[in-house]
Amino acid sequence: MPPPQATLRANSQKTKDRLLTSTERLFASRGFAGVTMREVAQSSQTNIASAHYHFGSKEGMVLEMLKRRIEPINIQRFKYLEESLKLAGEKALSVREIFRALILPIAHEIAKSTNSRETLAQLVARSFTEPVRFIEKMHRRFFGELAETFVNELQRTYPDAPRKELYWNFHLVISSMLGTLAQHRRLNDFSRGHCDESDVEDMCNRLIDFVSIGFDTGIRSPRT
Amino acid sequence: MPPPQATLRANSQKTKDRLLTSTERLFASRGFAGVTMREVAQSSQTNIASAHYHFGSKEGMVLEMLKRRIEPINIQRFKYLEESLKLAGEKALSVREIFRALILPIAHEIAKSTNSRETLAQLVARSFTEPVRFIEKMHRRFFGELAETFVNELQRTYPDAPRKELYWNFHLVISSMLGTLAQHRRLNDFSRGHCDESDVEDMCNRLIDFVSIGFDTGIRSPRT
DNA sequence: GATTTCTTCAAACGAACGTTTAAAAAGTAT
DNA sequence: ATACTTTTTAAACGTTCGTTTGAAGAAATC
Repeated sequence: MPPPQATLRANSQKTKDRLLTSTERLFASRGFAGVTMREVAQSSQTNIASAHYHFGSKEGMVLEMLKRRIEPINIQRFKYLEESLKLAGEKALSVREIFRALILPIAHEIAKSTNSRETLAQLVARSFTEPVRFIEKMHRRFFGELAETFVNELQRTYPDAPRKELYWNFHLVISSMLGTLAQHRRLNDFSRGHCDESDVEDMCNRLIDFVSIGFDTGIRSPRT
Repeated sequence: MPPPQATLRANSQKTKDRLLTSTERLFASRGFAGVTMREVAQSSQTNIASAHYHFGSKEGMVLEMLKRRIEPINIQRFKYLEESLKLAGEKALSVREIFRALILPIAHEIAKSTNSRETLAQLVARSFTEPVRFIEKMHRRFFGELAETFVNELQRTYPDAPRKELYWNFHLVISSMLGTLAQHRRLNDFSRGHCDESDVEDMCNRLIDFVSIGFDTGIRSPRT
C-alpha cells in the first residue's frame, strides 16, 4: 500500500490535482495544524484513504503542494534575471532590475486571479509562522540557491560593499516583500476605502520602488 | 462555574499568570490550532479544568494573553509620540521621529531577553496568518486607533500629500516592520554567519532608516 | 471553629483527529 | 473473457482534542 511510483493513470492524476488544490486553499487559510485530511478529501470529492494512498501522509501532501506552487515562480525569477543580464552585457545590473526579477514573478502569480491572489498571499504568510522544522526544510529546498544567486548579483552591482551589509539589506528587502505580499489584503482595513488593494500592478511598482531606494541608501551609508 | 469577576486571591493570580505565560510561548510557536489546553495546563503546573475556570475557553485565554502583551507596547508608542510632539512645539514631526515612536517600543520589548525576543517576534508573525475572524477582532481592538493617530501625524508632516498616498506608504512601512520583526530570526539562515541577528539595536536602526527613506521617497514622488 | 466563597483537581464526556485495513471498483494487458 | 495492477471506497483503529462534572482543597468571613 505504499505510494505508487511507476505508472499513473489519467483519472488518478486528476484526483491528485484536486487534492493538492484543496490542500493549497485550506493550508493557506488555516496552516498545517488547522487542516484536516477529512476536509481536504471531502473538498476534493474523494476519500480520506485516497489522500493517504497518493501522498503517504499529511506532511507529504502539504510538501508536494508547496513544490507545485513555488517552483514555477522561482524558475521565472531566474529567467528574468538572465534576460536582464543578457541585455546588460558586461555591465552590472541596477538594484531596481534585480529586485524586479525577484518580485515580479510572484506578483504576477498573485495577480492571476482573485482566488489565487488571496491564496498565494496567505501561502507566503505561512512562511512566517509554520513550525521551524517544517519551514527550514522548505527554505533550504526552495530558497537557498535563489538567495545566494541574487546576493551575488547585488555584490556585482556594489563591488565595494561589505558582504555583511549586502546580507543585512537584502534581509530587509525580503522581509518587506514577504510582509507586503502577505498583508496586502489588510490594506483596506485601515485605509477606510482610500486604497485599492486589488491593483497588484500598482502595489508591485510601489514595492519595488520602496525596497530599491531603501536598499541603495542602506548600502551607500553603511552602519559599520 | 462561570469565570469569576469579583475578587482574586493571590495564588489564583499566580496561576493565571503562569497559564498566560505558557499560552504565549506555545501560541507563538504553534498558533491557535497547534496549541492544546492540556499542554498549556501542564506547562503551567496546573490542571486543564483550572484553565477553563479562569478564562472560560481556549479563545478567551489566548485573547487575554494577547491583551497582556500588546497593550503596554501601544501605550509606549503613544507616549513616545507625545514626547516628540512636546519637544517639537508647533512644528510637524520628521518622518523619522514618527516611525521611531512606532518601532522603538516593540523593538525594546523584543530586546528584553532572548526568550522574550523570540516569543514576541513569533507572536507578531502570527498576525500574518491566524484565521481572519480571530485576527480582525484583535486588529480593531488593538491597532485601529493607533494607525489612525500615526497617519494623522504623517499628514501634518506632509500637508499636501493625498490621503491615499499616505495610507499606501504607511501600509508598506507597517508590512516591512512586521515582516522584519517576524523574520529576523531567519537572518542567520541565509547570511551564512555574516550577520548577527541578536543585535536588536542595530536591526532597529537599520529598519527605521529603511522605512523612513522609503516612505519619504514614496510620498515625494507619488504614483497617481 | 464553622460557614461561605474561591480555586484546584482527577476523571470522564462526546467529538474529531491521522492513519490503517480489506475489499470493491476501474483500468490495462493478454 | 481472463488475469493482473492501480485506484477508490466504507469502515474501523487507537489517540487526542476542548469541555464538563462533582468533589476536595484552600483562603476569607463570620
